[in-house]
Amino acid sequence: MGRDARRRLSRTQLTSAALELMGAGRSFASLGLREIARAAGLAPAAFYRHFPNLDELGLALVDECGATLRRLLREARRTGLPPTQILRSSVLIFRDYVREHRAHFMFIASERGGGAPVIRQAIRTEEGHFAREMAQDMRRLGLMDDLDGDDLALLCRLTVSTVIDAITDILDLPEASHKAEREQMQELVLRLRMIFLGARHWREPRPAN
Amino acid sequence: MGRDARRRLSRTQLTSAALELMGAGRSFASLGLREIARAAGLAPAAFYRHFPNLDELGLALVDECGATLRRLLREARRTGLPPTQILRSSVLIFRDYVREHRAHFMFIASERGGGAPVIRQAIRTEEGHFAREMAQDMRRLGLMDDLDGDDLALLCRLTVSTVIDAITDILDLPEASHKAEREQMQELVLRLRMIFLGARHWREPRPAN
DNA sequence: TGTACATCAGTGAACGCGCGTTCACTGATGTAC
DNA sequence: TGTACATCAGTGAACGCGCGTTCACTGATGTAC
Repeated sequence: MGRDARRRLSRTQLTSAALELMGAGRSFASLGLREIARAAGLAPAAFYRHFPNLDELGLALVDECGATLRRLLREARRTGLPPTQILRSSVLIFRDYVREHRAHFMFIASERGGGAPVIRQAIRTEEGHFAREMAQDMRRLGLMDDLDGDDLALLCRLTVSTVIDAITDILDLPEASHKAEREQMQELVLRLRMIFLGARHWREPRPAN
Repeated sequence: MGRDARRRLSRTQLTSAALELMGAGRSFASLGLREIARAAGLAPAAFYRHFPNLDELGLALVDECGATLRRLLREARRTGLPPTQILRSSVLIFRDYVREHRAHFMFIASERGGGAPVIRQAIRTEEGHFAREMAQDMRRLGLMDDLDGDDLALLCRLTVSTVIDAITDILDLPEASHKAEREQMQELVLRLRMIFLGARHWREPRPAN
């Protein structure tokens, strides 16, 4: 193996090890440099060949997770969605995708609210990109086309926040608890339905509230 | 001072110290027992007279924060709200309240998504209570009275999630950045307006989505 | 193709430090008579 | 009210441990000729 390839491999082992350690419900802030290096099969000092400190590794994780998010939209775009029951099927696709990338979404869900400010900010930025892409897709599909740009952006930001809020619930679900799972997905569908219903009536005259 | 009073004081010093340490943006998981005891002005071993471990202190913090949340509703109930612009004035009241209890809300916002599962669960439970109380208040005020119990509960859960999601933004605001603050509050008002608009149209016949 | 040298990812030992936990203790507060 | 004893919140020293960081090093890969 070439030196570059080896280098990239080690770096990946570090980021993957950090994600795996968090997969057990640990928060990023509680991870140690030595712990991560150990899980990656490297000597502690090797860490510094790749990152100057733990925060930088955290930012690398944000990048990785951002890429995962963007892949979700790309796949949805490629596959297309059924013309009816768009919300319900989107939610189910999202649920499966979250499960397939458990560690990434666990990281997003847990570092988004707390943790190091620099990481939190980076995640918020990724979220904004995601919402913007989502708005573009909706425009392309002619959905909600009576909303102007700002209002569509608002709808997408609210939708993204609501969906991300559900990540923790999805990941906390005990295995094979079909009943709880169905209720949870139904809750998310209803929340989104309420939001989209509001968006559909957004441009109508209405009393002040 | 009596023994009981002294005991309660020390306990409060421990919980307050933990909250203060988190006020600087630290996560609960990153706090140490010795660190907290030091900030509370106690010897490390004294910690064990009050809590068997750090998680238990965390749960005590959840209780405290839950009480703070409930006080918010009680105050709002006592004060009453203007009949028009209810959303906007509620949001401003909420913003002020969050600022007055910065540490409590920082704890809620950061431990809700990540952190120790047992603490996360406890916060979710408090959130549920809050949403239920809010639904009762709305019933009492005759707001959204065309929704049945389940639908009103759904609306309140979605509202609470949306509002809590905004806590981090409120607390991250740099001091005296009036412009950013106005935009942020406007964003929250619009999000809630969209949700409530959806709720108002909830019972109308509508196409499947 | 072969050789001599440069590069640099990863090593392993060492450092000082703060950690969580334990323990026998102290001394003020509470209680029984 | 006074005395003798019990309680128990808080102390301070000690323990073994894993931490982050540094350093000179090794040895495989890359490069120049």
